[in-house]
Amino acid sequence: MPRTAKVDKAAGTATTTPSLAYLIGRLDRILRHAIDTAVRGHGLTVAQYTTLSVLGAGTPLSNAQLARRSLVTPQAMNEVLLALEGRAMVRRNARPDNGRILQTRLTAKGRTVLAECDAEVAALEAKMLAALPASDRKQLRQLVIRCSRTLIDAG
Amino acid sequence: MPRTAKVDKAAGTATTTPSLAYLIGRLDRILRHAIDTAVRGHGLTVAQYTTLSVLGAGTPLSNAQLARRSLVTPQAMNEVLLALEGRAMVRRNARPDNGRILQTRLTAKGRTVLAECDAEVAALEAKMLAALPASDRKQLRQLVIRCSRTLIDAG
DNA sequence: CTTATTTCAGTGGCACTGAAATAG
DNA sequence: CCTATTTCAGTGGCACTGAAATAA
Repeated sequence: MPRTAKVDKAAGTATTTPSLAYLIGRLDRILRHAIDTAVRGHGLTVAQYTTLSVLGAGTPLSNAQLARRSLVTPQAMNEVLLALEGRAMVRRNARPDNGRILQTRLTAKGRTVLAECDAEVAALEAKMLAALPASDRKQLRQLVIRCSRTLIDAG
Repeated sequence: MPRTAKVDKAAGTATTTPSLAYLIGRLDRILRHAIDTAVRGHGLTVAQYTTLSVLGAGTPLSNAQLARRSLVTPQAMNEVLLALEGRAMVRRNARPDNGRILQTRLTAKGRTVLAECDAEVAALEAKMLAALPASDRKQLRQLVIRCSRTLIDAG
């Protein structure tokens, strides 16, 4: 991500109304940029941090399951896991009942790094939402979830 | 983007509550995926379509201006413009008062393709928002804008 | 035989950094 | 000189497709 943090603050002052897809994409880009800055200090990329977060829920998941949840191909997810495995953040073991499927779990180191990153990301989110009342925060979350669900169900 | 449209619909059913950043990133990914499918039929990538959209407002912009608005480096934006220029969607002319700065404008072809893509993306957005009352749609838009603004102003 | 999972191999989009040339 | 813009060159993350091997 760019070292120069220059931003065109007049970007939203357009004559035409930007689509919601554009606005969401823009917010995601800003967030990714900020998260990247936070987690790179711990040696992680955003994709690696996101995967660590999913595993942080506790349930061991196979590469194929992680790929489906993250909406990427198994090959793409495998590359992320290889990087995390190489740095001892996760380990993969064959499932007893199916030697083909590898279950991925966080290591102690992975849990530690995840906790450190989570703290920074939580602070970032708090800053983003500081000016909003709790009702708005809750509604934003619900609306985003509903939009995702609608699109997925529509296929 | 993956040809297989398989999705884990239970992804949101976690024991831990996902962060808002995660939820926004997920929605953006779903949207990007859908937009990619729509615009690729017109020979565009999402980045190219987004840039075309910004230029569609009418104001001619330099590569540096476009880069700042899109939160990418001038080098990255230049690559997108080179692709669009090579396919005659935009043209770049030196500004009369400053021969160094190249102003980018849509060509007639660019306008046509943009209009076609916009129609598809608008339909997609309509589908996403179909179940929401107008008040919710408006608020989602406002909340997303406010979050972006807060993060940018905070630097 | 069919299906799901993993993984090797190659490619592409797009983002980055560094550095140089140019215009004002 | 200094600054902004453009652009050449190289690199990296991560996404894709194709194909093969393995396990159930």
